[in-house]
Amino acid sequence: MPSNRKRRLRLQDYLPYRLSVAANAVSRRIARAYEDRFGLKIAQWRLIAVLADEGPLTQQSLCGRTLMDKVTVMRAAQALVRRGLLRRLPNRADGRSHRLALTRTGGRVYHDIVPLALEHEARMLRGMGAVDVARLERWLRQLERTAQGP
Amino acid sequence: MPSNRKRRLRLQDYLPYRLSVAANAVSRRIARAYEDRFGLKIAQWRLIAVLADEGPLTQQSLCGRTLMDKVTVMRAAQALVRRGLLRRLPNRADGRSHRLALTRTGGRVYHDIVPLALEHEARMLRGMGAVDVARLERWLRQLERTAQGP
DNA sequence: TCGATATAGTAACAAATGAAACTAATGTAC
DNA sequence: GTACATTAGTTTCATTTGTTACTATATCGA
Repeated sequence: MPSNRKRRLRLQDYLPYRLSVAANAVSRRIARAYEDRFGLKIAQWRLIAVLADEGPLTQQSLCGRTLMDKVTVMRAAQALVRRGLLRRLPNRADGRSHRLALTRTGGRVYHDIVPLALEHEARMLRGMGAVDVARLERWLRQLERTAQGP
Repeated sequence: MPSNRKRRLRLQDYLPYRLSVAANAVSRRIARAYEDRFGLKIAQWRLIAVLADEGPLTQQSLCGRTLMDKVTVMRAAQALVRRGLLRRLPNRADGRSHRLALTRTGGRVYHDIVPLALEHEARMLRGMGAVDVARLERWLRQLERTAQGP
């Protein structure tokens, strides 16, 4: 384990910095690709991905699934509804909310974007074996947990 | 290597998503810590770290070292100068720029913040061996490169 | 040496983000 | 059942962030 008795620190080798820079580079790249080809923001793509995978959900549930806050989800949903990729179904169980569902057009967009998304993932993992990938995923999840922790 | 012939994709297991979420969680956590204890933003901390490590530099050089754009660097520098943690030295070689240097107070802040920074790093790496850490660093740098690439 | 072009730093503006207030519906305690 | 508190969704507003335009200096090429 790294000692914290050092007096100096090289930003270039400092892990939180490297993580932030790498993650931002990846996000930017993907955001640009989605924007260019589909006119979608990352938040919008996330809603589509979750709804395609799980079926209709309330905005509240989407917050939980995507870890985005409710305002972000709301704005993304609004834009998608306007574009006709999502529609709002009434929610019998709770009059305050509605369930968001992909339209047929939304489903097509999903179908078109998946290969691109997977390509980006593959590119990120180029040259890594399955063991490394698993290690990596574990690390990212652990990171998230400890960052949230006390 | 992951096939890109799949039709579906689970956001929870999608690497760019996991990376983004993890990196944001870490950034937020660290940002809060620096803000609370030192009143510093991440950008400001980065300038301090680089200047402590390398000595006086122009804003332009700081852009290269921190991978932040010139406006971000400018604003961070301005705030630090106002607070008396940095000062501007004239630049003989080029009248358009000045060299930014830590003041004595700035140096003290750096000295105080380093243990906290290293603690955060150690926490991120808890339970990982040196080999894993090296693997990780390599991956992050590779990621950055390929995200920039064509 | 002079005119054109490029660069460092700054300023001004526009878009994205996040926190808090607000509204309508629901749930709870008595 | 009625008051009180809570929750889902939306709106509003302040802050942050990024893009573009501007100014002063420097560099390049006749």
